[in-house]
Amino acid sequence: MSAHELPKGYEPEEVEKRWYAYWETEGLFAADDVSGKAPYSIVIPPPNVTGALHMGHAHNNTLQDILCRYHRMKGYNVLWMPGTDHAGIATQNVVEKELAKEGTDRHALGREGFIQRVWQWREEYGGLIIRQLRRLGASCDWERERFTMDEGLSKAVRTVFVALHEQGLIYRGNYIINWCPRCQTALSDIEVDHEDHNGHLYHVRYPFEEGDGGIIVATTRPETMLGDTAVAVNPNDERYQGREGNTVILPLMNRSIPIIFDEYVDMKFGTGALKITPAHDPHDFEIGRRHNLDSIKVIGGDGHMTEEAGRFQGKDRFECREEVIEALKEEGLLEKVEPYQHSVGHCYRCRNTVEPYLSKQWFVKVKPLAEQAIAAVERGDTRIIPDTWTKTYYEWMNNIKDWCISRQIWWGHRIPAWTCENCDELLVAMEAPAKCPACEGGTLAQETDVLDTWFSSALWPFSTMGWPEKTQTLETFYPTSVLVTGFDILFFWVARMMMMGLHFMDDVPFRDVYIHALVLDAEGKKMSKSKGNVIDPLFVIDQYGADAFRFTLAALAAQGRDIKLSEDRIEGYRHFINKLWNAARFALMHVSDFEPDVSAQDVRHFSLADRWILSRLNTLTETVTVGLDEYKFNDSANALYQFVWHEFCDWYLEIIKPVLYGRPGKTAGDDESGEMPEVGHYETTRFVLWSILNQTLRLLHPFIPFVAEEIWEKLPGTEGSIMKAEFPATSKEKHDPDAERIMQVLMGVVSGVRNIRGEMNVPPSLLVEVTVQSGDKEVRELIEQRRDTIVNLCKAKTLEVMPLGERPRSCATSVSGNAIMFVSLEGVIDFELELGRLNKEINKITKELNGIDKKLNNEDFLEKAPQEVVEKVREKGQKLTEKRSRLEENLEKVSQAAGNA
RNA sequence: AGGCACGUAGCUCAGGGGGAGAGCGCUACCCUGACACGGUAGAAGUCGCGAGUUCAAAUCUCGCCGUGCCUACCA
Repeated sequence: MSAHELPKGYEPEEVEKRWYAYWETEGLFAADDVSGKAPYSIVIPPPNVTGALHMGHAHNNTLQDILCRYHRMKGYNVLWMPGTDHAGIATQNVVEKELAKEGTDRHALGREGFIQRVWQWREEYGGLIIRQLRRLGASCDWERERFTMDEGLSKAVRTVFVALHEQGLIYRGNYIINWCPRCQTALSDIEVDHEDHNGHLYHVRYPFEEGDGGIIVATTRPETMLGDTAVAVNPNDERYQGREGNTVILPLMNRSIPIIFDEYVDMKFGTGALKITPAHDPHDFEIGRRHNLDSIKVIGGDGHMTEEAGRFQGKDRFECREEVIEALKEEGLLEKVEPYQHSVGHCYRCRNTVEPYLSKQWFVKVKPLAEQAIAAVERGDTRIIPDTWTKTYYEWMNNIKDWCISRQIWWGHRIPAWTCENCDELLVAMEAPAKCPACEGGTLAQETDVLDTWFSSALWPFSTMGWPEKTQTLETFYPTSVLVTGFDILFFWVARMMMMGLHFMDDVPFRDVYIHALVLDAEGKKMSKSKGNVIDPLFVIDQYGADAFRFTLAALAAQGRDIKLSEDRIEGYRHFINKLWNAARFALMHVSDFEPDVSAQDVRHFSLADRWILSRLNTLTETVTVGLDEYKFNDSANALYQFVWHEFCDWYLEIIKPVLYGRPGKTAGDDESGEMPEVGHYETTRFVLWSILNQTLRLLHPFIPFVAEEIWEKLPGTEGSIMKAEFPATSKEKHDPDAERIMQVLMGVVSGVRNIRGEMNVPPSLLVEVTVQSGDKEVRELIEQRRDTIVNLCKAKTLEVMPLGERPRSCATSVSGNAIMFVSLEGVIDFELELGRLNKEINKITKELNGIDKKLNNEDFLEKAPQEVVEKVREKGQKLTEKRSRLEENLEKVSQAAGNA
């Protein structure tokens, strides 16, 4: 195989491996900290180290890669910062599961040993997703890869923690938080997923301590009653007037608890009386504080009942619920049970039911940070795209609650706080203090909690660039140009990066936030292992190639709409890659010995087709560029598809074949002089073919880098990687409306004849006699000049061009513009068929004309519509009327002929 | 409960005040020297329903119906 030939079929696997290695070793992904070029930077949403590449990653990173490759070609100094997240709970869970398989657990290893084990796990498996991103073609600057637990990033975390603490924005305290009894840790509010659950509402009577009767309370979680410290009613509730301060007996516990009045209680809900469990419900906690109630913890961190639960001690919380219900029944205190649907919180990592739980935790006071983050978006410092998400962002930021950042797990950034065992002084510092500054002595015990994973993620845009040092990287690349992410982590991550970036860098972390859609299965359901509907990106890449996959994702990435992905779609786009490949193969057969010399081109030699395709290419360039600039990846991809397949392959290549292969009486390469060569000039055609392919490949590269590079290498006159080539620019001069208009006429004639052939069942091998009539001299000349092309494209034996006149015998007709095509079907014409065809066409036109007439008879329209619109409608009406009358003439003739036959 | 999307050809969707579009699928014919992962042609839609604004509505506004998602949750 010579330097300029392509094998018959495209083999992605080998090509992808070869080019990726080349790009990487040549350092083509590397960003420069110092550069004369304008910076363009993106930080990758760091995938969890535990993760394997899934569709979401593939989609997200494909879009980022397209942007990076596009901007590199545009001449930017591009930094795509890669890395992974330590994913506290998720990773700890994975390693714990591994330990369980070995019949041991983390407690057996101890904290140090366990952490060591997790690092070991990361060494072994943590690089998986990074390797998989390479298969996709991701052009990250791998030299700069970061990990949220790196030394540098850990230092950033401690710095931020200490600063926020000093500023009074981090505090510690006893509050009700969300607790996962399985993971044995606190969770923030957004780490809890709420799901509707069919439960029951239990009505329980709490007898008055004095006198008969009692108060009936309603609850969905009867087991918490063991920790009740009051019953609350609304002060305006007539049923309970004068009861304030009275006491009731808490059933099963035989404890006397007060009746309190609180506005919070809704008289109409349930029984209008509310049992108060300050240790196990956030609202009860608030009420408890208002009324100075005790908090009694009856459920422990492990989800089992504590000793405070009396005889229920040690029971699992759900088991206890059943037993409490039984016990209440026995005592005759269970008044009623009704079915009740309510939502139940689940741990976003392990799906277990989350427990509201009173404990001492660390919090970030986010209101002041959120205010800055809101203002920055309002000022337009950061743009959220599509705009609809801006509202969601504000909504959340405006209702933000303090962020619980402490986690009772081992894997993560340990909170830099120490308590003096001597005097109980709490110290927050970068490093362990030597001694207690308060009492000058004592042993200092470090806080055992670690930080929420999202705490370190929040710093990602600047921690990865070396903060808190003042690095050149930060100087050059912060703020980043765009963050590309899914909406599912808008709150977890985007919002928090905004807050931290503004607070510590004094500038937003990114200029644009592009929020893309979710990738769903073909039925529109979320892909999940349990549903068994996941499509594995690696499988797709193996099967169809990375380029086909990437192109599919880009083509389906319409803003604001989820992607329903199926293998069929990917296969369809693989066909596109194949089409491109073969078009290139064809082109290379003819330009392999071609030495492009742009300056030598003589405009006079450009044929109509040349001018047309160059003009179309210019429009394509415009569309692709605008699409990429506006994050409308699908617009760009679809325009490329349309151009390559239907304009370049279907028309241009077919038109120039005779020029390249030579025609009867003329040899390929014959120099046809003249102002307007009828088909094309050999050398000019080769040049145009070459330059269309050249430019199209550059437009395609961001989307399908591998195959574009492979063809680029074979294309003569290209030097070095396509990654270093310039992205094509548009120019107004290349727009050639004349050529496009004339081409329309030509295409109309060809399509008309082909239509007759197809519908009249003329075998493709049969050459037909074609007559074209037109009252327009210019049109006749145009057709005459390009007769070779027309003859070739519609498989004509002869082509006669003449003014309007006598209709040839035994033929089928078609009208396009002001040209009428007659296809002679002597002996083979099926009159019935032709009559049907003409009638169909006439009906269609009549329908359209009805609408147009209606408009033209409407005085308001003529008066109020813009002149050009009226003119356009009028013209169209004329054209259609003319066309219809031609067809009607033909219809008449055909019926006559049919009658005679 | 509130919010946000979406409802256009059999399927997946683009478009977004003046001519209903694409891809896949389907039908017919064709291995024509880049490609059968191909070519040519064709069939197919009251643009969810109802009102309003406008000379003109698939497109803008409102209401309704349906679907999906998000947020918040009163025991």
